[in-house]
Parts: sequence; C-alpha cells; structure tokens
Amino acid sequence: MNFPENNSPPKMLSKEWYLQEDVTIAAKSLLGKVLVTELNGLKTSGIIVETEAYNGIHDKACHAYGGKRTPRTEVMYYRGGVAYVYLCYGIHHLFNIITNKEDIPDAVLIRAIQPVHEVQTLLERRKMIKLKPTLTAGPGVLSSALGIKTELSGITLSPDSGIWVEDHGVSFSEDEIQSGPRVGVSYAAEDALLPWRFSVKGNKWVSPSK
DNA sequence: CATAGGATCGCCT
DNA sequence: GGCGATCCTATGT
Repeated sequence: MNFPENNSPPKMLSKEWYLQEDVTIAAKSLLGKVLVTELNGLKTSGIIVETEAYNGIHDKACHAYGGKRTPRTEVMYYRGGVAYVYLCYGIHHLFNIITNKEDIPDAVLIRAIQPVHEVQTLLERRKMIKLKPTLTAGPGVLSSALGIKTELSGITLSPDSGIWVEDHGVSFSEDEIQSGPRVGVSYAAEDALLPWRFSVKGNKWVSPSK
C-alpha cells in the first residue's frame, strides 16, 4: 500500500487547523488524515483518500455561492471545525468539513476513505458481505458506511460529538496527489473546470472517475 | 402551496 | 451506458 509507516501516536487536528484560509490546501492536507465516528457505541474509521474543495461565496459550485444563506447552508458560515451534512438526491448523506473563519463558508467534501478498523461494522451498515472498494468509494456510500446522517450537520468535530478527524502523521506531496475537475458540478459554468478534486495517486479506494 | 431538481448509487441491459 | 429511486430544499405563485 502507498501509506508510509509511522509510529507517531494519533492526535486530533487542532482547532486552529480548521481556520486556514486556503480551502484547496486544506482539502489536500486532509488526504491521509483519519475520519472517525463513534455512534451508538460503534467506533469506525477510515483514511481519507479523496476530497473536493468548495471555495465559499466566489465558487459557483458551492452551496454558499454569492453569499446565499438558507437553513441548510447556515452551518457553512460557522467557524471552521464543524460538519456540514446534507441530503443529496433524496438518498445520500454527503459529509463536508467546514474550514476558514466564521462567516467564510468554505467546505471540503470527503469523497472516499480507505477502511482500516471495524471493517465488519462498515460492511453491515452497507449490507455488503465481501470487502470491495465500493464499500467506501464515493461520498454517499462512505457516509452510509460510517453511519453519518444529516442530523450531524452543524456539530463540532470532536470525540464528544461522535465524529472527528485524527492526524496519524501521514501526508502527501504534490506529486503523490492526483488533481482534477470536481464531480457532478457541470451547472457551475467555468468553475466546473477548476481542478479541485484531489485524491491519492494510485489508491484503489478512490471513487471511479467520470 | 406546488414544483423542479440535486456535490449519487446500484441495478439493468 | 442508461435510468429510477427518493425526499429535502429552494424558489416562485
């Protein structure tokens, strides 16, 4: 596998980490971080291997484009470090990490994870028998596998709230990161072409390209 | 109040 | 590759 060995103990991302101003840098440095949920007594996790950056009010693909505020998007304006979860196509709960200062609605969509621990629980939630990349390759299916639902939207990422991100000392250099256009945002005119989808090159847990 | 459509997925051909 | 599922959200009357 293409993850370096490391012996550093897991640590939480700091509150300050989420306040960084360049959401594309945040999206890239989230690759290799570990997304953990502990819900109903079940602890599950995976390594983030694919993300997309959404650049606040200037980004036509962003739900907060033009400064739009609605009950759904209000949490995007919170100070960085909260979850933004919304229902897509009536079925899928898509999980985002809000970054940047209060009132600047940047978000990173988590698009794929590599399962590590408690794979059996992930499989059960997905009603799957065999371990395959479709378990967690895609924003809808990874939320399903980790038990993430829209009711978590607006919650602060921390063990107290049942969902958080750990730093296990893994990060990737530019030449280990694949960049490309974001998926499913053709309505966003010229912003649809921005190369703001990021993934770990050659990793089999990344979602299929379109 | 009515309605259109979505940062997707899985099953079907 | 094509399409239906499924329901919340945003928008317009």
